[in-house]
Amino acid sequence: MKSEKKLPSAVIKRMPRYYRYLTTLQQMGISRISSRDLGNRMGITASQVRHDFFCFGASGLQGYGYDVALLRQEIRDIFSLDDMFTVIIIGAGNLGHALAKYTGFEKNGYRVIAIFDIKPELIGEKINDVEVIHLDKLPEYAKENHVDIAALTVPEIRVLEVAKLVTDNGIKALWNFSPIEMITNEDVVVENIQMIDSLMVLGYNLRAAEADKAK
Amino acid sequence: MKSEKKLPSAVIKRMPRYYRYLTTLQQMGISRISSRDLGNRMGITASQVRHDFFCFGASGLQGYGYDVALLRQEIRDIFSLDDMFTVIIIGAGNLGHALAKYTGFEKNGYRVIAIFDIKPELIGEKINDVEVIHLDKLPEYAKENHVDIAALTVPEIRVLEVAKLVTDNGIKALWNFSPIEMITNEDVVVENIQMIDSLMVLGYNLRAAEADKAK
DNA sequence: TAGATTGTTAATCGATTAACAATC
DNA sequence: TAGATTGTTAATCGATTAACAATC
Repeated sequence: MKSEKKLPSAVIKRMPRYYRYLTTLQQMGISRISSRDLGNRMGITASQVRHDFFCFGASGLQGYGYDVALLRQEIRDIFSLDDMFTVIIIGAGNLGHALAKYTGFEKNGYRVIAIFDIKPELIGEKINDVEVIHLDKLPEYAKENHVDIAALTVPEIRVLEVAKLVTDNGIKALWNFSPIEMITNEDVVVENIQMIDSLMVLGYNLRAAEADKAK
Repeated sequence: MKSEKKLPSAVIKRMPRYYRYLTTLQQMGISRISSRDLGNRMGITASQVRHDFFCFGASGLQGYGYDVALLRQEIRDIFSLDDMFTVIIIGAGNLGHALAKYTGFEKNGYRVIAIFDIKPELIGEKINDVEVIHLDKLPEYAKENHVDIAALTVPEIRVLEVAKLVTDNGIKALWNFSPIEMITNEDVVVENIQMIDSLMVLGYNLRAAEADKAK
């Protein structure tokens, strides 16, 4: 295995945004771009763009810029997007439905392969060709299918028990949509979509902007 | 107006998490806590806890710790949570439904007052006592009601036009759920829930953890 | 009082930006 | 060649952690 120097987390967090911009540029038929131009579009400095790309061994050409398709593919490689991650959704409520129906995941390298719930009336339903399965069958399902990621869209009070069930069955990545703190063992990776946190920051910035204007 | 020194954005982003912990502690009947204890629970240093609280003029007591209820209220004040922000949701699809049904917003100071869509069959429907209104009526609605925040849960291709409509009608805060880049004028504040970005970071961390383990 | 813990400054660490030589 | 732009290091900036005097 090739030894890769670990990328700083600040850089990792910016990469999906670079990836989105590069995808859009490619769709627009733009095949090369300079750090200056890309930085201008994204509202960051050219220096940061170059520094970030330098971190992962960029493919730029002096006097020319970066090849959009090549750079985009390099980011795909870093994020293993051509592997196709498998995702199960736990909780077939509105949020689970929304995730299951969203076609953007598949396009980006994440395939929803099953949805789990406990409500009898939902079992067997198909959402975007993906079946709703009873949560009791999760252990069996996890044995027979390789599952990379579990998206947790169950009610708040059930999240911790569901997280335990999921990780006990060998799933190592949790995508948590509930406003609670995940507690798991060390070898499980977690990403939280904390909607309320985001809403609070938005509200704060709104009031701050209003106060600025009043002056 | 009292002059308030601006809080560093790193601190602001951590505050909702403090707030969640303090709420939980209060529910558990714990009325005071030290920076050490809180830091341990949250997985951050006691030093950072004190430093953060110091930034906004904390209410701690030497030799004692912080009063949970008081500290929680101070955070509520900073985020104007007792004001009750008004929120409209644009897009009554699954995600819009999920947001409208979620009771946690109201509890935290954000009231959903209307949902807009363009599909005739949805108009008039009530979700959690909140009516679905035709998007054409938004200008009229925005004149008659004070709207703080618009949550955008419309399909990707419609987001920019909807953002324009909303901001043209005086709404100054956008909560964007689509994977596109918001383009607005300067006096509009935006928060993005970039689900794919979060998923990509999760996938990256998963593969990194797997690679670590293989060694 | 003695022990605990904050308030606050200083030191360290990491992330961003600037600068410019290398080179296409 | 001249112009453009990267690759890369150094300088700056901001965020985190350490330290300890103040004080409950």
